[in-house]
Amino acid sequence: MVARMPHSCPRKRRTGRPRSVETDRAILDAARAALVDLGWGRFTMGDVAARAGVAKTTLYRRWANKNELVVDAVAVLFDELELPDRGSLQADIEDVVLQFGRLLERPETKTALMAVVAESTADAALRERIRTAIVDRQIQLVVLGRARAQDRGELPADPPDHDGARAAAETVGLIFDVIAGTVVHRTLVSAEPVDTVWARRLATVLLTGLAGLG
Amino acid sequence: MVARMPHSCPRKRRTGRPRSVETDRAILDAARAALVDLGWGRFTMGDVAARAGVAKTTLYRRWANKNELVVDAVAVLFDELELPDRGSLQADIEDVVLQFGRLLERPETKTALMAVVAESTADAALRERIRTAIVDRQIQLVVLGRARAQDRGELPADPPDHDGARAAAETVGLIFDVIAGTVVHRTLVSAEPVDTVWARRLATVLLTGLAGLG
DNA sequence: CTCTTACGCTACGACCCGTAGCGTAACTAC
DNA sequence: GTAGTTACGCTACGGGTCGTAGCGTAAGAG
Repeated sequence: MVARMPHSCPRKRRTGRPRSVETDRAILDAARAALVDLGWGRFTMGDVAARAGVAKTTLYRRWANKNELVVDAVAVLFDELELPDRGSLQADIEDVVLQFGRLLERPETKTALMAVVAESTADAALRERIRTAIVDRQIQLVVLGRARAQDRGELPADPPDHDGARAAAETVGLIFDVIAGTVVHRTLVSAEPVDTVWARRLATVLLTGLAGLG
Repeated sequence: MVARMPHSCPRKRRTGRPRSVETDRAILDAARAALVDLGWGRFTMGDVAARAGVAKTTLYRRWANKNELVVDAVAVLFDELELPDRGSLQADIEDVVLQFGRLLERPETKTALMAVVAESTADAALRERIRTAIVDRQIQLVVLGRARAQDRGELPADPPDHDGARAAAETVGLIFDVIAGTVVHRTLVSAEPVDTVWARRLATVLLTGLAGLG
């Protein structure tokens, strides 16, 4: 349970040979490639090491186990997520849904994301790592999009008191669960594509309710 | 790739010693208990066999592999899902959200469901098994609840032509992804409880849109 | 130049999957 | 009853993976 993960070592080691950042990148790239080729079930640490041209022990010097490596390998893909201001809440939602859909349709995320989430139910350290590496970034997108919509008058503003802040956090969480959960479910369980037509219908539901679907 | 699963063998074997249905039940019970105690990661076939008081080979005579056994072990829990008529779409949604939430908060479903879904991305047979054993039942609940809401005039009726039927199927799929996906995401990713307050807020969003949250 | 750390390599123990082969138990058909 | 057929328990196994230990060497830091 030693903290070996590169990005969570705040105080640098001041002496000795430093870790190769090239090796870091090579391992993460190799891990994603292995996920694409093999899926989660046949993904193995030995294979990743071979692809990266690195000894297997080097992997274990950086990550405590397979799950944590995979989280970091997939997490960087979520850095691509952005929320450009499209001028309306409807358009912003459609945009982020399409982005998230494209992300989840990649084979490496499709196969890995739910696997690590599943394992995280019995592993608190892994759950925390997923939260900081993946979830928090998405939450920020929701916060940003919601603030814009409030500025436009499309959503009610938050009361400035303390209870208002708590309620706002819960609302953000709900919106996050609805949007991300729906896209994940569509992609992984229903196994159908996230295209522009579907994104528009989902955004419509979120803005006008189910009755607006007809 | 032989069909060894008990429930998918339509023509009975007419001769020889029949399979023990007690053994079937004992294995599935043991599998759920093992999931509770060990989680998915440390779940092993040998352990299940020992808990069930059965030889490991007996497991493999019924299920082709670990994943398929776990799907069946978890699937029976979904048989509990019902949709009593609460008189309004809002109440029906709240009800099903709470039921589904309680189901997902069980440790055996929490840890197993996403794991097999993740593995199904690289295993078509497993995906099909999940669909027939778990997903289809939930879809029927959506179909039922939607029909009731249409009768009450809460949702627009379907056009009777062929395109209307196709559009209806897509709408059902969307509603299913929204409700199930949101609850799953809340439980597994956000790791927060599905209580009555939250269920009411989710149902409100689905009926009136995000602006109704304030 | 010395000290400290990273790295490659080999080997290993522990564990698990899924299967084979055999003898026996249980049930069906006649 | 008896023969035929299938289920079951048991043991053993091959193949594979995880994660670690130990050692010699490479590469920077001071």
